[in-house]
Amino acid sequence: MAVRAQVSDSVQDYAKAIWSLSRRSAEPVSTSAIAERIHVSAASASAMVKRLESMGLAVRRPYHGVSLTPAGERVALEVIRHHRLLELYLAEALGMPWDRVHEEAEVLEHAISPELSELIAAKLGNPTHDPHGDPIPTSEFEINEPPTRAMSDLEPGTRGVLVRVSDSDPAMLRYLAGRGIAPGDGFEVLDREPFDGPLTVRFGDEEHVLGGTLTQAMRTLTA
Amino acid sequence: MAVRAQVSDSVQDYAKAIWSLSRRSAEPVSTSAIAERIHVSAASASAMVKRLESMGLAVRRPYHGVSLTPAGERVALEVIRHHRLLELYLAEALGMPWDRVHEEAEVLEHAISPELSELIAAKLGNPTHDPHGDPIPTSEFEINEPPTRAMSDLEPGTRGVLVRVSDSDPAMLRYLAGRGIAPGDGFEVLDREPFDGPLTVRFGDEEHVLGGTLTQAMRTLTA
DNA sequence: CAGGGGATTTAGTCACGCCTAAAATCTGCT
DNA sequence: AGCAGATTTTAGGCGTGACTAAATCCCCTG
Repeated sequence: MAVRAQVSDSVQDYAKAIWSLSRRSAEPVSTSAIAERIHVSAASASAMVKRLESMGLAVRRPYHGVSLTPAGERVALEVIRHHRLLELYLAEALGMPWDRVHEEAEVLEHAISPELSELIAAKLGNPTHDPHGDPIPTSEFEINEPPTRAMSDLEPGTRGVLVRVSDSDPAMLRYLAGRGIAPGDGFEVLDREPFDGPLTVRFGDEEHVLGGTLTQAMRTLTA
Repeated sequence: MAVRAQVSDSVQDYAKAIWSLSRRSAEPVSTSAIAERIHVSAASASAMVKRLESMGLAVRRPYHGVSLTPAGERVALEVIRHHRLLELYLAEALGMPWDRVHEEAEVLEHAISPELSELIAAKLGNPTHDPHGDPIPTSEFEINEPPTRAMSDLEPGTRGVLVRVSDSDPAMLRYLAGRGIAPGDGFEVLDREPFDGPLTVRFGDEEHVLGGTLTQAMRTLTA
């Protein structure tokens, strides 16, 4: 354990991916899920996960999945704190459009020092949540994040809040923005067609019909 | 030429180093000078310079030195623009201490997108010079930078302005700050001892005796 | 309970960017 | 001119993190 190789940007990305995917279900995370999220081949993901394990950041059950150790979770939460603080700062302090903020933060999260991260947090008034309702890990890397559900999984009649779009896909965010929908908005699912069919969802007074690919990416917080 | 392998962070660092070293004299830049500046072995610098040449960013005269092509200069000026804008922004907008700003910008300069860079420039009011008198390349990557001279090379009687400390060495910056000296301050050289000996320099009403290592790192703009 | 399909891991490569050691080249001095 | 010493380049390696192809494993179905 803890073979003291230092934590590279890539290792941080893997820790972050495993952490996020863990939120989705109680199961250990599969290699292919990680590969898809990082945009990497399954073979590469398998090799990197093995490396995380050798560093003491993850525990692997070969062929069955992986989960983070407390040390691994710490790494993930540090990156996620940086990421969410940066998103907030870029949008609020610099006026960067919301659909561009994620991509920029994805790179900067690895580049900012702990000192800069805390300066930014202080400038923002040490926020505990981003404007969409996502919590921001504390500077001690603790978080209490209620699990989110994909909108595509919700039954008609369910009410909730759209919290984020997976990977903050800029095209999806722009499409939604064009229809007057943004993270942070409340909604009610009115109808669901079978076979991954479109959902009819009410946001405010407007009804929208949203396709399966889109609603699978929309993470929601339900009552 | 221009094998359009993309310009990695390392390649950017080499371009920046060659550009800065070129300012010091008209000669092409030696491998060992680059190696020392990047903190890398001469063999590594030699190999990377060859790579820059294959990308069309530099021209090499083996065993005699290297200089940038217009394309290489463009790369260097883009990084330098990012660097100086970031230094300014970190200090002014976020209150980061001046002796920490350089190190942070050294990393971030490779991570920010052109869009973010321009947002930062706009927030700063599109500055053309940093507070020390160093010019900032324009967004079209043009610059008119008068060559600086090491303070150690100045004759007694010379007046000028301290513009920067090489590599913004934090220890040197802190030492100078402790004596009330900062980049941007005017001075007059009063006396110089031979054999790399200490200089006596007047800053404002105070006289200071400064050692050779320090004055070699202090870049100045003289009348 | 055997076979097959899908997921996972292993095996073998590659590019990048660094290293040390050794060979090649240049320069200055006699 | 020729040699010594310094600089530069070449040769050979290493770690990281990606890839494809091939082998292996898990589990579901017949």
